[in-house]
Amino acid sequence: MAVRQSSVGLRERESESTRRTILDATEAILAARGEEALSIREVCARAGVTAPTIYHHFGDKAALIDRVVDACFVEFDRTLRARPAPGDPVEALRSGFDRYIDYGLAHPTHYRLMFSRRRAHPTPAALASYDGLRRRVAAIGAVGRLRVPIEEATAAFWCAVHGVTSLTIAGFWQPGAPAARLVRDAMITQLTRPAPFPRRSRPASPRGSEGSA
Amino acid sequence: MAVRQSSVGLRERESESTRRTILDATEAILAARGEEALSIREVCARAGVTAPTIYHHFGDKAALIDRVVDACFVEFDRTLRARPAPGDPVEALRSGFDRYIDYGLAHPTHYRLMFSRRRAHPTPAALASYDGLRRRVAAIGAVGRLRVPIEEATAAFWCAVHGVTSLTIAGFWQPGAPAARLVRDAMITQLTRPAPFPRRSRPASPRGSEGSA
DNA sequence: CGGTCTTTATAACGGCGCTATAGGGCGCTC
DNA sequence: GAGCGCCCTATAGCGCCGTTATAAAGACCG
Repeated sequence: MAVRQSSVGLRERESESTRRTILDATEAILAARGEEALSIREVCARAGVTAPTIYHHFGDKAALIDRVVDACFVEFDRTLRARPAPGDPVEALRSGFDRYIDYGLAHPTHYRLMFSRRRAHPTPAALASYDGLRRRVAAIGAVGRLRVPIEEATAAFWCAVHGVTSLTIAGFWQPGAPAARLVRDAMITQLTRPAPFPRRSRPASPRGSEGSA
Repeated sequence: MAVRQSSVGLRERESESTRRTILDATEAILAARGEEALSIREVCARAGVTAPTIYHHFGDKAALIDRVVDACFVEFDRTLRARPAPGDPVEALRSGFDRYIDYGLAHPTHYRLMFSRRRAHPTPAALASYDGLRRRVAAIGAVGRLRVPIEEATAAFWCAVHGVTSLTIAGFWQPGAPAARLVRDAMITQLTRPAPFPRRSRPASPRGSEGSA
């Protein structure tokens, strides 16, 4: 792979740097002034390039936003994985709920772009992020504490946390409203079983919780 | 009030008709081609008026959309009230959940406009619609079957149904996915109590469920 | 019947996403 | 090391957008 190191030449490196500059400018404008204020012309001014450069590297405005959203998903995933989960997988899911909301409130414009646009096919970054949630749910199933099939539980949990996040972002109530805790604990309670008595040595019950696909 | 009937003259009636024509054209374009395809020029063409007419009557494009959204909330509210609820208030809430999703899937563009835009103050139409949901929840509290304060239960239930609706609209899974039923029943189970045994004559328990404010 | 004021049309401004065209400079080949 | 080819970027402009200054037309009041 690294046979011809010089093949990553000056021009290619400069191209990559230009792409990064454009992406950074786009992300900054989105975070500061929202999606509606984002114009290619302003990205040009902030990044110090002209329009054809952007169109050469990204195709069109929607594709440029898609690349920003990809980066958001990566960052989102990283945020959710940060602070390794507590030992109890149910508690890990519960704290994931809170961190999910925190991310949405910290990056409302990005969150809306990530989840409110209809897309024909989810991007790989979005799938990876969804897979992170599914793994948390699967960890609960692995110790025999999931009441419903993994896929259904994952989707249901995601619905709940997305509902709280997007309505809070839309400004219908203040962050930290009691409804958030209510929804979180309702889903946890309904989707999972309490931990078995500690005198049982094997944490996983012999009857698994995964349904037949 | 109707002292001077002639004060509603020809001009006023024509103005009202013009407003209706413009609103209908806007709604039709939104439903058919989505928010991004909505342009004032196309509304003009479809409604048979010119731009200054629209700006005279509505102010700007955002205000025009606001008026359409107001009408959507009225229609939304009417849809949820249709088919009078079953006797059991818990079952009424459950069927309200399904009808809410049905409306969102039938009018995805309108639904997004109603609930995904950040607004400083909710419109009266939106408040009236929210109040309809709160009354359904309050009816459960009135028979002593609500586990949490009315306001919190209303907000939590709304979060849940909005989460299911908006993610389904965004295309993350098919309508009717099992997650919807799961979320619905989880919220119902956690927010409400089962009906008391029928041999007790008084349906409402003496200890009310409403919290303090 | 004349004046006023609401309502509408004409035409244009500035900004948008996007691109046809062309030129400059790096990298490859000999 | 010289020349060429191609990737990348800039100039300038197209068609569309939301919005509005100006002014004409006509319903209402006296």
